[in-house]
Amino acid sequence: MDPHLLRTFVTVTRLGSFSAAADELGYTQSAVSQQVAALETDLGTPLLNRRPVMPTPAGQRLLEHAEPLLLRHRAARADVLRAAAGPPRRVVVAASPLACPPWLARRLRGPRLETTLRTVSRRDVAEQVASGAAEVGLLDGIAAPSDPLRLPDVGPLTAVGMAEERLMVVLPAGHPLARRRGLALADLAGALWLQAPAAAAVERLRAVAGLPAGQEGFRIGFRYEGHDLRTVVSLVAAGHGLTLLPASALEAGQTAGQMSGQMSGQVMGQATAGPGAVGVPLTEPRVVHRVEVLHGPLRGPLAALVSELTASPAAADPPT
Amino acid sequence: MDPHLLRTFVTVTRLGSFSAAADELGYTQSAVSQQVAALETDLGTPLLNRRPVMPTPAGQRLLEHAEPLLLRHRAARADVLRAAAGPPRRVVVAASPLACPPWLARRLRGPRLETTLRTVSRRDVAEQVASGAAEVGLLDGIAAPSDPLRLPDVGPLTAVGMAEERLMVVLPAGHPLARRRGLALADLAGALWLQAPAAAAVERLRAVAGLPAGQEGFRIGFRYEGHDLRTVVSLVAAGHGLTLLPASALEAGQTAGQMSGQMSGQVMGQATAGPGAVGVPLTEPRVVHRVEVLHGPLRGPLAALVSELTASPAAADPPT
DNA sequence: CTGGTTCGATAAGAGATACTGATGCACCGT
DNA sequence: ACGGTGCATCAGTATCTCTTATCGAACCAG
Repeated sequence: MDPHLLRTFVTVTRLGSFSAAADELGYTQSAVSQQVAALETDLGTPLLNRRPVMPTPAGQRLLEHAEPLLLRHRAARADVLRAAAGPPRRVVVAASPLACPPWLARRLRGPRLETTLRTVSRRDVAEQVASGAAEVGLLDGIAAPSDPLRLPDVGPLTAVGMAEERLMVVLPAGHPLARRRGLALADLAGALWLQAPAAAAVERLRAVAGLPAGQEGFRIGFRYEGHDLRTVVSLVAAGHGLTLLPASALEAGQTAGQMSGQMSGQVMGQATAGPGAVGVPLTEPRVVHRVEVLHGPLRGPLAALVSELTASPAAADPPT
Repeated sequence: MDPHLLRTFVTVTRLGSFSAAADELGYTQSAVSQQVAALETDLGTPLLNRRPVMPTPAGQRLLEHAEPLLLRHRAARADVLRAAAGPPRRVVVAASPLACPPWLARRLRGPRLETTLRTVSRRDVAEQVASGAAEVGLLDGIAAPSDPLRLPDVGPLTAVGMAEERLMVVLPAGHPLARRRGLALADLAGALWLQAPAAAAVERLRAVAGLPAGQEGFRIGFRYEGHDLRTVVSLVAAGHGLTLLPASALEAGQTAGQMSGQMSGQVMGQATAGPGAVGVPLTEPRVVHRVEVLHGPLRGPLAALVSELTASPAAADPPT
């Protein structure tokens, strides 16, 4: 159960070949064969069927454990190294696509540090922070008001609420529901949804709202794999499906910079979301779009940055 | 970063002595010294101050990572071994103190298996299941209705809701609020609370209710470190403080076995909780006492047991 | 200050481990 | 049947990881 052996095991299963894994890891094929054999002896059970190379049931179980295990290993190492090094000279902020409200830019000015803002997928934010690829993470998601986000447990990270705002249902301007002042999820039963990494996941609604899972009614009509908000909105306008966006994402286009910080989502009523699309607040279930700041131990100038980010609003801040 | 080295490092810091750790681990003092040195060379930074033996800041960071890392290692090994072994002959059910509603006993009759029901602390339930010490876990906690419990991420476990019932505030019979039909948390501002592992943690209420943390108002007047419900109730009766219990825990004493399964907590109004104490439903915030079933992959007779446990009630069941 | 005691570091050597390179063997396509 | 591919196995060596033995610093009693 060496991390070393685990890594070769994972590589072998991923590539489906001992020789290829040996090549990738810089070993000889013989070494890889012996390492897998050692793992199997250690656990007392075969992990791989050879020819074709396929994990046995036991191997599949191990695979499920191996990835998070190796991730935590990397996180631990990075954390220790950061503690040993001096205070950071440069800061990398890893943010999921919708975790950057318009007022974020102002708040990042504070520290006299070389700062990088990097957009990564929602899944990778916590990993980047834990493994030291980033110092600070910004993660967005859907949650009940004041509820913390459910984040993957990759190590001793602290999560602090940064912002909460209303969720808007984005519909084509001509849509029958587009004139409503508010929409319940029930109103949208059977609607066609647009799925995009930049948009909030409709499936999450089900879980947060406490609805029985697996039920029909969230049809995905179109998938957009880019990150551009304008494209998302124009896809909605063109009738490819509805989507969910935080209120500030809709306003950013037109009233950019004029909004009053965190409160930008709190104006009741609909918002025009660009040519041909409008946003209508989602009133039921009562969920919000929430952004949290993720960080490890705060050292030196980082503490100032994080407290700047999480300053004024009274967002709930449960530690992890 | 061998788990081996990590383990000796943790042991050394725990015991504060190289020799003692060597003794406990069955090594010579020399070996332990070399292992710690190897870890320090690997990470490129000192981890321990010698004489007295104290972790450096970097060492403290590593310590925080080491425990969950080793736990996951054990969990992975146990999981693989279970997958490799045949279907289990015996079942250990690890339950937190309040996770055993009165109707649980009936449900455990089903499988023709040697069954052990073991009460462990709330913190250890997930660990026991993950590490293979138990096949099934029953974990209770406070949550918003239909919300899953927040459980420590020790591996790929599945959590399924088993029961939800109302929370009762237990007060002395003569208490001014004891005649009410329902109580809000606001009614109890400044009250004195009894803390016990068998009782629901008052602090959790704050988090679940979304109240700002750290605020005053939950004074602990008495701590009981035992697990006996009758003692808890009699402590309340004697005026040592209020406490929270799931409805069925109060009814168990007198109407045992007569209640109708999951619905046992749903009768509106108060319940007498034993000599000198009464329970009054907590109406605000709207939280429930929830019990979840934790399990790994379901093999053979275990599947029957778990589906028996989670059968009839329409409790929400979000996977983890 | 001195001599004894404790505890961790270090040196040297035996045994286990973990590689490489060579070879063996099963399977597969032609 | 035959060469090719791909994993297992073997032998040899380099490295690692223990043990035993010894050293040296800190502490303590006198």
